[in-house]
Amino acid sequence: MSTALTSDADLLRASGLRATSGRLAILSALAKAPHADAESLRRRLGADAPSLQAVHNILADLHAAGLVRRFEPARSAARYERRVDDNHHHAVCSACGKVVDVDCAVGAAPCLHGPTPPGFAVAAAEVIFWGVCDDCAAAPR
Amino acid sequence: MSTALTSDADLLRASGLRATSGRLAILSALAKAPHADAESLRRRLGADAPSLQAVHNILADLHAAGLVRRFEPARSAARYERRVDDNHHHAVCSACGKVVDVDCAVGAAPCLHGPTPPGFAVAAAEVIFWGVCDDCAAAPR
DNA sequence: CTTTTTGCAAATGATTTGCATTAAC
DNA sequence: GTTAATGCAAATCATTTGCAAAAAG
Repeated sequence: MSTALTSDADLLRASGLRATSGRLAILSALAKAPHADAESLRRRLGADAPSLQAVHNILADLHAAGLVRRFEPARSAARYERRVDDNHHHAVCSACGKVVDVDCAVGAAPCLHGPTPPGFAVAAAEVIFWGVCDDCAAAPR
Repeated sequence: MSTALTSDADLLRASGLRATSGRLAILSALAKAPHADAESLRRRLGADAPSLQAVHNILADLHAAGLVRRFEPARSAARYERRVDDNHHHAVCSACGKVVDVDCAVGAAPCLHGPTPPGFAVAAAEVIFWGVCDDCAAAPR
């Protein structure tokens, strides 16, 4: 069983990025905590976390390299996740900010198939569902 | 011809808000500059503009009263617009930030009809198309 | 007159920037 | 050994907050 999935270190190097401990730590934290923001990733890593500014640098690098996806729900810090290749969207709880993935059932990129905005070359469609999660619906406050 | 459309002053009072000059100014600026952010609204009003903080207050009040819609494209200040009742989405130029309205052709709220996220009571779906506008595609830089 | 708004100043939160130090390759 | 990354401190940007002064009803 030596055919392990490509390691994070290899992923980084394949993108021309050095495999630093900070980047590896962020990638693994992100695997366990999808939709996390910079600050909660840093907190999650405890003692051996990079500085918060480094976390921002790292996330920007990973995003530029296409290794992480980034999205910014209104009134929230930027969230990051490792699922980059598939077409999925997000549901955000307007009470607590929790995010869950929503896979698009209507085809590969349903929302791209609307009317093309005039004078625009559309590259991507982003869908955010806003609502209240069951936890927040159950618990007052 | 006395059957004018409801005046902004009446709209405000109907929502329980006082018809102040600042609010009227913002509403009329917003009618001419849809998708503007707080700062450009203030700049647009020149000398008789409310303070920037007041603009934020005003927009928050108008939004709470349902008189304006608010959305926040990633990496941009919050944008506001007066079209609130219809279901339309936005295309944002990732180069210059320009926004154009995109009316949904696929029905009232096509993206709501995907799979309902488990554990979520969805209240609204927000769609943002990302791309490059013709101006930016034409003009290098 | 009474209550809601505004102005102004200062605080906040997320992110970015500059530069010396350190770790990858 | 080079060059790319990080730590740390300070800067920036959009927005919020607190409180006294002004305006709306």
